[in-house]
Amino acid sequence: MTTPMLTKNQSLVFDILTKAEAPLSAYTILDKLRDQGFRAPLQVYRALDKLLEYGVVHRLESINSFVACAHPNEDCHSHGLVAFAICESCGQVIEFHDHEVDHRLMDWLKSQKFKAEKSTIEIRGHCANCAA
Amino acid sequence: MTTPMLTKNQSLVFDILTKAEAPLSAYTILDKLRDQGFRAPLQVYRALDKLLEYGVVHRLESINSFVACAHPNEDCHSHGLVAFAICESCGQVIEFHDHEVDHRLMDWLKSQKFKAEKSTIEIRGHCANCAA
DNA sequence: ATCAATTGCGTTATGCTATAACGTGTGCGA
DNA sequence: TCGCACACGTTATAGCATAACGCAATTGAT
Repeated sequence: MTTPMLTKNQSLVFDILTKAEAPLSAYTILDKLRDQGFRAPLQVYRALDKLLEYGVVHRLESINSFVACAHPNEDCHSHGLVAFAICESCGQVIEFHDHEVDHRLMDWLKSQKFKAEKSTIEIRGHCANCAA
Repeated sequence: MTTPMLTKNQSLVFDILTKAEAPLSAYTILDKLRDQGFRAPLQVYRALDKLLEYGVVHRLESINSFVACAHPNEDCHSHGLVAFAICESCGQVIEFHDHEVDHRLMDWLKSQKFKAEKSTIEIRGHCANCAA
């Protein structure tokens, strides 16, 4: 999907996420944007919806937070299979793609005649820096 | 992990989940247990915490719901890598384990020196029956 | 036997996450 | 110029989850 010109609100949200070192919740984003005139959650959620649709932002289901896509130019989000390693100490997220895993999962789904639409692969634990 | 004797509340919650045809949210469970004396969300969440700890219930992060483990005797939950295919039409969930996927993910994590603790693999889409 | 620690339980209150429903303004093609 | 699509703003509400208090029962060491 080609990403259209972002609107003002979308740009503000996207910039915050791009600069962040860790995933942010919608309400954290809201707080960071109060100075730019944001007042209500919907302003954030509406921008996030579009950014998710464009594939430039990912939602981390297991922690109700959002991150900017780490590989926005690779078109990997188009096939949907993205995985995340989330450090529970420092909050850092490593985004990765593994075609082997993809194929294996897709094969299984196919064998079940299950039609996949969205996938979530999230591993929580501790990154190399934070591991005891 | 061996599952200790369940308390009254834990049993009530577990029974509801076992009988359910689809995952249930904590508040749905609460409503179903009002007749048995449940009054507050915490009664449900506390029971769920224990059932999750014992590995007899899974949490579906992407839909904020809970299901009874489909393979409680296989000890598969001990290695943590469980995947779910969730039908967005009928709500049915297929739980499965794929060692190939497991190993592949584990290898990647190892290469990053990332220490995994909890994993989430959830595919949303449409099951064979519901696919258009 | 008794005391302390642990665990489960109940209740109230609160906080965090997400969306419904309404109305406004703007741009653009028929 | 009319109608439509879309972004936006606001208020209110729904849905998910936990904090903090206190009580009762159990256990196990002294």
